[in-house]
Amino acid sequence: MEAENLTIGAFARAAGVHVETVRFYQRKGLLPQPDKPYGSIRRYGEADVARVRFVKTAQRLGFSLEEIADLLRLEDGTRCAEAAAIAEHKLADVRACLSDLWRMERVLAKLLGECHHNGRNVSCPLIASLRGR
Amino acid sequence: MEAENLTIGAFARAAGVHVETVRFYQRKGLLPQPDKPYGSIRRYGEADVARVRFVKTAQRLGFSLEEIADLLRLEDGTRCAEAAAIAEHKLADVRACLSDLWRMERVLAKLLGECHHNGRNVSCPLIASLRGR
DNA sequence: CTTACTTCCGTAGCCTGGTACGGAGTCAAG
DNA sequence: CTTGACTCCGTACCAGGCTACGGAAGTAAG
Ligand SMILES: [Zn+2]
Ligand SMILES: [Zn+2]
Ligand SMILES: [Zn+2]
Ligand SMILES: [Zn+2]
Repeated sequence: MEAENLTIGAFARAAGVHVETVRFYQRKGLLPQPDKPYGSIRRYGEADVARVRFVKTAQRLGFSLEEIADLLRLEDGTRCAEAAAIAEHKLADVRACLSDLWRMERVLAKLLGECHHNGRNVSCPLIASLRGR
Repeated sequence: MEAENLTIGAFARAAGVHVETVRFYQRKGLLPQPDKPYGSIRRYGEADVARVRFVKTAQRLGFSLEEIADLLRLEDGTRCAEAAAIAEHKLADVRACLSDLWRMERVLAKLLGECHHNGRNVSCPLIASLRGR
């Protein structure tokens, strides 16, 4: 609520990103190009900081920048259904990825178990089983 | 066991990859550059097909091409400990990724649950909670 | 021998989410 | 008025795992 006239550097610090990242987000349409009130240096405000935080939070949840741009277009928060559709799709993606990874975990753990069991074996079961059935 | 004289095209088809991928793997050291027995066209054999299958299997388990190159250098299968170290590191990576994804899944599912609960609400709790605390 | 398909080889591009760099302009302090 | 920090803007680059393109040369069928 205090500073509505941050320079890009101060803004980036406040939002916890690099200056280049701010510009990158602007190019990608995730942040608006603010106007230049005094002279020719742009100023940023609290709303911009909040927007970057939104991006970073969504990113931690696995949304791509493109998906986040979609979410940002629903910013007013009244189009629940559209936002929910994006999130639902993401949830399905996350679950698919989760089950893939879980299978990998099982296989790797099993391979490692077999490998450790016969320490003096000539041929490594881990390599052998990657080599194919 | 039949064809030890596949051309690159036939080899790629047999291994289920594209010709360019074969060449790419050669450049990356995942496949040897075979010699050119007749004239100036290279020939490939079953061992090469098996090698590509090894790569693809390991890739499905989440190994990067670089890690797979490491595994391939242990191909004789007698250096269990080194192979196990690579696989163990990968298992740790997979587990870390798994727990990240699991957290995401929880949060997304919760957000979606909240979003669906109040269908007639003015402000979407999903957007709101991405917007910050 | 011609035609058509491969193969060979190098180079360049794609995608994502930024990072790095460099020259020029702007601003505030001393 | 100069110095130094900061901003503006464009461009190029990073990783990974391929994919695409283009010209030359080999090869198989008719
Ligand atoms: Zn909602
Ligand atoms: Zn998807
Ligand atoms: Zn082993
Ligand atoms: Zn690791």
